[in-house]
Amino acid sequence: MGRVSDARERLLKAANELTWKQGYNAVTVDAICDAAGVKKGSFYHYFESKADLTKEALEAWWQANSRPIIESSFAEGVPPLERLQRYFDSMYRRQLEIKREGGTLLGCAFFRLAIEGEGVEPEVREAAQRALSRKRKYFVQAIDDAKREGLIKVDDVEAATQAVYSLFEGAMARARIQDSPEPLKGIYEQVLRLLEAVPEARDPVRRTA
Amino acid sequence: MGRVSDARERLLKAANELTWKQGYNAVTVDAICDAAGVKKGSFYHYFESKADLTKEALEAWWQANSRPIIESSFAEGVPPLERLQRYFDSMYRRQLEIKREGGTLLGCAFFRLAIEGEGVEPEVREAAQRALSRKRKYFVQAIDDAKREGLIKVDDVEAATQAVYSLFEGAMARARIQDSPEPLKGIYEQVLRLLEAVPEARDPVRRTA
DNA sequence: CTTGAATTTGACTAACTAGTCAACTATAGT
DNA sequence: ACTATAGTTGACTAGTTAGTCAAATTCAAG
Repeated sequence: MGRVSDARERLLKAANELTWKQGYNAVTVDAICDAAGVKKGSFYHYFESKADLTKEALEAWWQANSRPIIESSFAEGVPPLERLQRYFDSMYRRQLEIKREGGTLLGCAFFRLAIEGEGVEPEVREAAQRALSRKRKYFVQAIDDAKREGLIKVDDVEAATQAVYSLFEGAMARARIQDSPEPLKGIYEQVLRLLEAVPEARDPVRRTA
Repeated sequence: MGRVSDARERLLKAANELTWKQGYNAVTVDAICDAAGVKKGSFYHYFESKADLTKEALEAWWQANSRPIIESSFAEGVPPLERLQRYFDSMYRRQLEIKREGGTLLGCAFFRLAIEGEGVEPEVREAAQRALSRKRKYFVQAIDDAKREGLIKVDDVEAATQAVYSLFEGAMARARIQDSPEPLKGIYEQVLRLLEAVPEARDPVRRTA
């Protein structure tokens, strides 16, 4: 009953785009409404507050964008190290695409928000952290599998996994700061060294091709 | 002639503390003035704008805090790998201290600001980027030296250096996000693997002790 | 002790902020 | 065609924001 509308979806999309680019506190409700082509009255029909919208937008973004991309890289049946290789490659290409389309390279939306710290509502920060920790699980799984299958020789798997993840997020963040994909280049080779990958497992894509 | 005052210095200090914790856009001029015990009229006697203050505060922070710390770790005469080890160790301890004193772990102030992207004035972002690039130079120097002295075997020194720096900044940022020093633990060992350090050079501190 | 430049003050503005609301409109299901 | 319901609107508030300014105060130097 009543009329139907996609205003809610437009608001979520606009919120993500603007917040990703400019940050939580730099973006105003008015700006989000303008970008979504929605009047402020409507905004508060759908969301309780700016924080509420942002929280929902992050979750929606994870479900609709991040998750599909990450799951296609870390798919069942793909050899563990190749999962990482695929993911790094897909993120590299994605960041280039974002830069081409929007003018600036944006890095990871969740990391961007999570790092803001105090000065953004806890519920928003938690939503971002939740997404990051879900992302990290794919790394943990792949590296555990690699160890179990004897593809990597590193002893302290947990410490190495931490490092791999820090390296990846650090490179993404630096790419954003420099507005250049440069820091993302060749991460996979560095990760292989961190994991002490055995020579035969070093180039899974070529090996399985 | 005229009276003397340390209001300018108090403002710089307050700006840094608040911005580090809460971010550029979350901090108001009024809040900075309150924290510094300075009235707004005085604020604009010393600084043209909030952006101007923040820019100056970053530079002052680098000169007064970051630079001394980094230079004492990367001091002349210290073996290259030990410079890194010292620096990681000193940052680990420093972050713990910050957390103990201020309640939250804050990571790198410049990284924090540089990552904000659009929505902070270019002059501010540039000031943060400048500090980061100065910091990075110490890494480049140390790793180049290590290579020249045959302490590391890695072939692509440039790519490895990028990775070491990304790993470090990524770990600092993650420590902030998680409000825990955990990601900073044992970075040095991971860096040794990235650089393919020769066994004899692996623990310079013990070796030279 | 006088001078005058540096500093301090608080009241001011104009623009912006998140959020409210009651009236209005379109339409899906009957 | 009716009508309940979901969606839309624009004008509204109350608080906050960065930045201004003229007058008052302080004190180093002559």
